[in-house]
Amino acid sequence: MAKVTMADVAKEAGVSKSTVSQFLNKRYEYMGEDTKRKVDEAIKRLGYQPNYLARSLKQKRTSMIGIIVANIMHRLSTEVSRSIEDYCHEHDMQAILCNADDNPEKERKYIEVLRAKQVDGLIIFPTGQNMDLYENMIKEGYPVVFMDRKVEGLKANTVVAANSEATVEAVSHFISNGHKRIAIATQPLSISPRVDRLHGYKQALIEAEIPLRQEYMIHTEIKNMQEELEKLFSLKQPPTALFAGNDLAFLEVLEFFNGKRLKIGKDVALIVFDNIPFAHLAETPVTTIAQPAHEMGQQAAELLLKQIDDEVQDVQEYVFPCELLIRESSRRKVE
Amino acid sequence: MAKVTMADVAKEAGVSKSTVSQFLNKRYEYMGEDTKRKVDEAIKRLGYQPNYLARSLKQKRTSMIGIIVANIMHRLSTEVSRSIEDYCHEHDMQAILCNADDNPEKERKYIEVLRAKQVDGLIIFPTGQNMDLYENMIKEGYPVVFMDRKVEGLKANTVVAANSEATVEAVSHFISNGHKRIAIATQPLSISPRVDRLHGYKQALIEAEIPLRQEYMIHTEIKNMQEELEKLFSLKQPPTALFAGNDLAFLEVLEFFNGKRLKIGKDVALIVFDNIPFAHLAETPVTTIAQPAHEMGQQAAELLLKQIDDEVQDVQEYVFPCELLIRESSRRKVE
DNA sequence: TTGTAGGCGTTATCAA
DNA sequence: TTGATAACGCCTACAA
Repeated sequence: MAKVTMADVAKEAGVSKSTVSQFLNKRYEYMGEDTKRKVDEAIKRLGYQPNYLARSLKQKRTSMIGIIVANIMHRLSTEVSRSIEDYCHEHDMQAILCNADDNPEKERKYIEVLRAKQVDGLIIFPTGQNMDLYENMIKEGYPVVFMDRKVEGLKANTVVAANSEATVEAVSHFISNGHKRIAIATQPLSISPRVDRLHGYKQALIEAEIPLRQEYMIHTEIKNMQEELEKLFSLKQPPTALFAGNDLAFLEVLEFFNGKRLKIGKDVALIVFDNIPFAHLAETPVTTIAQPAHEMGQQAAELLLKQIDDEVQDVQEYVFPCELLIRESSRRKVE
Repeated sequence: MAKVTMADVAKEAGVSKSTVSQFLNKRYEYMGEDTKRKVDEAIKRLGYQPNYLARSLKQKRTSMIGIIVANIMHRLSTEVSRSIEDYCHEHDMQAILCNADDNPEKERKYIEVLRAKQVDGLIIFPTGQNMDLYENMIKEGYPVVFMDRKVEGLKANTVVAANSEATVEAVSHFISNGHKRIAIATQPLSISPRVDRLHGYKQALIEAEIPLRQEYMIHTEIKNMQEELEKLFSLKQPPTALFAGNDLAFLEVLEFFNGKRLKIGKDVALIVFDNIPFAHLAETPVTTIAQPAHEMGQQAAELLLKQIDDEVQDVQEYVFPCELLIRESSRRKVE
């Protein structure tokens, strides 16, 4: 049983608890050589393991942070989380990863539980539906960073991608290849990245003086995506180019194309927002917009740890540029 | 500041700490209605948030478990972790995910830190190099489950896939399609799944009375994989079928084939151990061996929580059958 | 250089 | 039905 406590060590070594504590915290300054040795031996003999829980209670610091992702099925979530964990590891912190599953109730519960567990800070991919909690944390000065999504009307530390700009670039690329019938497929416009991407799409078309057509803009739940794509490609003038708003939308598009025997890049030009594993190695490599997930994660973690270490700072909003990786799927020109 | 404590609530409500504690733990049995109300109001008024840390110290239970994966780059790790997290969430537990990065030192550190943080149990994808720690945990009766990899000579709760059997099936499938020159590419044989897969490969060939050829068996670090593949396909008799030992090996194979303009399924038949995202949607869908990651995660989590809840049990070893998903990449027959 | 005592925020035991 | 009081295991003045 790991019930060896500091008191046991102290007794075994014939010193007091404080001395053992000193030793553990490497405050050797005024410690006699043989005291040190005695304590060290006692620890080894008893197989003592310190209890960080008790220490945290006293020090009011757990060296843990929480990550609450909106939906772990998005590749960005996992990439960013991994990056945050790496950063944490380098700084002797631990990350607890929670998946809110796009459910504001779950998000609420996680925020509450993690805070009750005294994690030192939180990185949240917000559902956007728990304003009271978000505001409360900020008001209290509790360390928190919002990731991937801006929350309307909230002044907070935020790390997001340049969604609108990147989409403008992608759609402009379509246009410069001669496409005029360009469609976009995203999930519902309930969060900022989707809104921003649609905005970028529209802007690019407007700049090129191509009329917007509602029927080219899908924004629906994943489960209805097939149906909407069916409608889209049954139009008298189906699109010649398609912009998939994220990785999950891309999966749907792929499935739909497979069923229809439509060839990516040949029958329909395609660009996907989000980096897709194997995109570069597919038989028809897929043009993607890569978000700098690693950098975004590092930045968020750095921002959070700074707050935790009380290196106070003003509220910051980092916007990371994305990279359009042009591959076969969007390279064909149309007349 | 969230420094409102139970004592503050007690004072505010004009009752004692114990009463507040009772209230929080819903032990209403002997509590007067108006006491309840007073406490409830005081909590609301002060915005009191309980401190689970202190509670855990007393109760010797943190409701947290640790997951230590050997290498988070493997898809299986993330799928299993996700499944474990789901199970935990249903049981009001939290999971801390750590990545040992195939580094035994990191693994050691994580085991020590997580235990020091008093997590209630550990699920480990072991590097296999920290026998003393593994044995120690088991000897102490500390709840632990090993995942994906068996540790030689360790009697412990384990959840693994039926690696050998699944590989026999895959290689036999090659053979029944007329292949005789079948190669295998895995990472170094330092852990049990790789050994078992190679074993299955050999067994299938032996059963079919096809001579084993050392030059058809690659087991090398990822970083040397290109070079070894180069050698393999430069043989006078290059293989007509290739078994990729996991997802990372597959990536290398794909990259190599791309460079050589070899077509999967056409020039070389291919089967991959591990489910690959998009495998079914690729232009040449890839035959894979799917490990039941979800079920494995659930089983491991269940096993762990049972140990934590002291529903003692004998040491168990679960071996999960895998599924061979035959697709285009391995369907061609050779004469 | 080391020891004593009190406290971190909760829960558990037992009286009242 | 509620309240003192002593833990839980560690840290930190301050005292010796």
